[in-house]
Amino acid sequence: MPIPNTIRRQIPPTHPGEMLREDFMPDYGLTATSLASVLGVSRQTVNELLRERRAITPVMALRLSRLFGNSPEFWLNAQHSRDLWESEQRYQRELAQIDPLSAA
Amino acid sequence: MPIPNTIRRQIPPTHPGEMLREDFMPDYGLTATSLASVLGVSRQTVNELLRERRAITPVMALRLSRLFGNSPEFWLNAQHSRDLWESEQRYQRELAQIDPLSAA
DNA sequence: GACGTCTGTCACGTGACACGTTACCATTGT
DNA sequence: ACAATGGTAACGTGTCACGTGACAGACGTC
Repeated sequence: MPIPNTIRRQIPPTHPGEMLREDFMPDYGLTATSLASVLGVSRQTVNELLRERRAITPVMALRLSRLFGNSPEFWLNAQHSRDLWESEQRYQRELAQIDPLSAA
Repeated sequence: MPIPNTIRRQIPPTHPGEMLREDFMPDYGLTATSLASVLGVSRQTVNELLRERRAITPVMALRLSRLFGNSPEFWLNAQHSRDLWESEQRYQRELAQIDPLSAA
């Protein structure tokens, strides 16, 4: 059984778009259009976030945290967990070829 | 005295390139070229990281964590603190125009 | 002193991607 | 029926990580 160097999840960490779509927007009664409006971005931007086709940028994390009153790290960490998971999957081969340095 | 909504640092969080340049590379006796070699990337990539002209990508965080035996979050969090700080500075005006939602 | 080697840096091209604008289509309400 | 609203597709733009190739300087060996 080939176990990689870290314990891998079978299921990817939840995308920030899912949080928005399933938790925040229903709670506040927001549509994609209205959310775009209050955030000061285009409808496309919100739409693609909700469909998980786009990532949370630092500025977007700041916008969301300002709007909802939580920390920007909340949004950014969710995005990064997702990014790390995807990169682990995609670059598994290349990463395995790096020899860990023994402590000098 | 116009105090923003969060306490802001006057000094930006340390760039991951600085950590590499001042801590990790000296400790392990690495040059930019040798680091590039063991990471499996070009010399340019390492060079621009060290000069803080490029950001740590998720894959790069995985590469570094694999090489040095620490977590990818270590590198990624450092990068994101930096990103957030820069975005706070740059988009201060736009962000101030977002009205926080009162809890429904 | 000439020569090859190693290192840092610059210039260029490429691909990925976040974002805005515009347009199209379906749903809903009057 | 028609206008308004909401989701989505298509297109163009700017930014940026990355690789390749080339250059200049430092260091050594002969």
